[in-house]
Amino acid sequence: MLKEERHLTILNEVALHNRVLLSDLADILKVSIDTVRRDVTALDEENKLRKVHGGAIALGYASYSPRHSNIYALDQKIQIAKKASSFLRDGSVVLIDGGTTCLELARVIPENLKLTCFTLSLPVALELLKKPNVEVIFIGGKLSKDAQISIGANAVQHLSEIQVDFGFIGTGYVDPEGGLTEFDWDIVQVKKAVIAASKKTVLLSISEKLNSKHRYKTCDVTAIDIMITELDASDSLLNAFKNKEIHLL
Amino acid sequence: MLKEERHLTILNEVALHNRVLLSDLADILKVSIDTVRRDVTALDEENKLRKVHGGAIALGYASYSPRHSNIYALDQKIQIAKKASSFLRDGSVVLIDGGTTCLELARVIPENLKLTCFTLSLPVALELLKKPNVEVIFIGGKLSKDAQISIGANAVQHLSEIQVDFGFIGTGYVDPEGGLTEFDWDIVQVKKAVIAASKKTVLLSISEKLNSKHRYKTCDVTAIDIMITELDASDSLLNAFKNKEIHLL
DNA sequence: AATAATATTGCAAAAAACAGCAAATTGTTA
DNA sequence: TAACAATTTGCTGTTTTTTGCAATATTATT
Repeated sequence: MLKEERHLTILNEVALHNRVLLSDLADILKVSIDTVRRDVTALDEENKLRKVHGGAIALGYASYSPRHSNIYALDQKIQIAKKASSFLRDGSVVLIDGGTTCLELARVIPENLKLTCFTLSLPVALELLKKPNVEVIFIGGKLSKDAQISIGANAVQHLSEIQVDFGFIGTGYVDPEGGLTEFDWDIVQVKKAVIAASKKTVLLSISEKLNSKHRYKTCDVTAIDIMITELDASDSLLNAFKNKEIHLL
Repeated sequence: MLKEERHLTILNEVALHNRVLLSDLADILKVSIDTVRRDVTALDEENKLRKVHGGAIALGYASYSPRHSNIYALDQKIQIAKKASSFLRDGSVVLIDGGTTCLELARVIPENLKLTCFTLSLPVALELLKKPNVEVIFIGGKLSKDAQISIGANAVQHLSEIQVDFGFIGTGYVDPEGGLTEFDWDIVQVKKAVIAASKKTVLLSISEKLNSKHRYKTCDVTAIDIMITELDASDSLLNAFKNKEIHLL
């Protein structure tokens, strides 16, 4: 395999899951961890991702730059965001999670829609502030450097005090059997709290993430009320989710 | 086989598979690897593909756009920020307000400095997240659309629960007699809370704002412990502040 | 503080690139 | 056709790049 190919694959993985472990990459690419490390170092120097201890994260992972240019699978995410926005009504009180797909949802909110939006994502908050008729409430707390969202006991505590009509969440990985999983334990805690704070939980995920798992579990797929991908609800890729009492869209 | 034929075959392979190994090409074309190398070099120079170590890849294949950073440098504010940063020590717990000057302060924090930073400004928080040794805690609440900071009872309440070594604040207007004033009432409430939460309050203000007032009052200038402008402390423009028990810098 | 995980560094083997050269091919001209 | 130059091609030895390994340092985690 060519080095360039590996670089592409790495960027792909990073763009898809926002963060990856060097060990996972070595596994995927079937090369030594040293090689992956060197690749990631090179990509870091090219400013195409950020190398962190043990792995790499996407730069501008939901960065506040107004340009969409470096968001992975943007078209699909916009498609998902548009589907998700169909749930919004004047006066709705919603909670929007972090991640690039949720960021797109924030972007596509119509200018004239009157909403109350809670969020714990800095980029999402900034995006929501551009909407004149959206009241934005930020759930404070310790901030995660990677995900740029509030994490920790404080955020969880605050979330426990609210109840919203819809909670729009993303996930690192989703699998019909393994449920929603994440790379990061702190993120899982917050996502659990988000789900608990939502009357209806809406999962936004591009189809590429289907059937992938990771270390920490947020919840079973049955905890999700509505699942939105860029695919048609009848798509066979979604078959495994069809008998789970989830509304597919 | 003619050179042109080989070139076409190579381009075809690249177009088809996005990548090609020189060894494979040599095999397919039944020529030495050197010849293939020369062919690929030529095609690279013609910009019909990209030659990489061990093979070639299609042009559009690796097209991840690098990031763009829009750094707008206001000299005076950076100057102020640098002066302000001299107060920071390893282990300091500080609170950084919103506004462009405070944002510059967040920017100039040294990479190796270990800090705990509270803030209620979205842009400041994002900037602080870039510092590896800074723990960032965001004071949540309703967000102000123009100031991009937390305002309202929630934010004030949270501020009342903390105590920091230094509170770095900006202000809309400052006057030796009229004190610190603002255009917006909500902002004033938050700034009052910030001052109350700070053992020492540091005002960052460019000299242009000196001797200006507005409608709502945050505090008297005597409530400020340290005042930093881009001017030298002995500058005559600061005369009016010199008998106010303020440390000028 | 102890332990595990990850980084760093230096090194050696393998692969690839490079430079020079000679044989083979092609095109031109006498 | 023969001679010749120009180009192409394959080969050789050398240099550079890549990759994996191991020893050591650094960083997280408990």
